[in-house]
Amino acid sequence: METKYENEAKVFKAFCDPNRLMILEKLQSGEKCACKLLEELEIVQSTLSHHMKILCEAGFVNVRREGKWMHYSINQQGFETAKKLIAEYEMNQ
Amino acid sequence: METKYENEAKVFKAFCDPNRLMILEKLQSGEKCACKLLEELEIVQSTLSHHMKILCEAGFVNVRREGKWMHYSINQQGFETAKKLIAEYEMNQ
DNA sequence: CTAGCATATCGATATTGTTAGATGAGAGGC
DNA sequence: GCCTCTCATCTAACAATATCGATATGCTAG
Repeated sequence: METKYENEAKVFKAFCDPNRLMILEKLQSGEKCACKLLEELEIVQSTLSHHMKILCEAGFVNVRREGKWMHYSINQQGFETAKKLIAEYEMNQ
Repeated sequence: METKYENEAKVFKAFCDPNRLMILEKLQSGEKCACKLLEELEIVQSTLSHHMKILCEAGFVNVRREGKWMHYSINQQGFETAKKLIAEYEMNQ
């Protein structure tokens, strides 16, 4: 069984890698294909796939398949959840 | 030289450990001594010291020395900064 | 100054995370 | 069907982090 703290830590782990922060920034301007992200970042395809999985599972990114292509976009709800979580750890005063 | 992304990732790393989340929760009710935190958590003293250093350096916790004792408390400014950072990675629309 | 307690740092080890190459699965074109 | 393109998964190497015991440092009381 996983504790509340372990689950919440997972949410923040998504923000703990420079490559993932770069990916989120690239998605700010709107939905992007994986191949487009690959062009813009200096990582190989398997590495991108790994990071996208983490971002999606943490709820910060949405995926949409279109034929062979995967399109990624920001999931605003995930960001709201993260901000709420942080607020919960702030002082209760 | 560290990139913007590496520095920002460091802020979130403070939230990435279940023990650190527990510590933050214990501090919600107000300032606490290290010895009090040690009683409440199932970790040894050197481990606590390690986590407190990370929380302080990330700006989420304030320290106050009183004789031999260290007193820790939530630093609300750090939380504001983290929330702002998250908001910056949200979609610009 | 010395003894004793609270905390920090060090060193060793275990665990977890990142990365890239190799391989596999699914989709589309021929 | 067969080939090719896109993306996911597996594996192994390496890096970073967490943990604890041992030791050092810092403070206070006497």
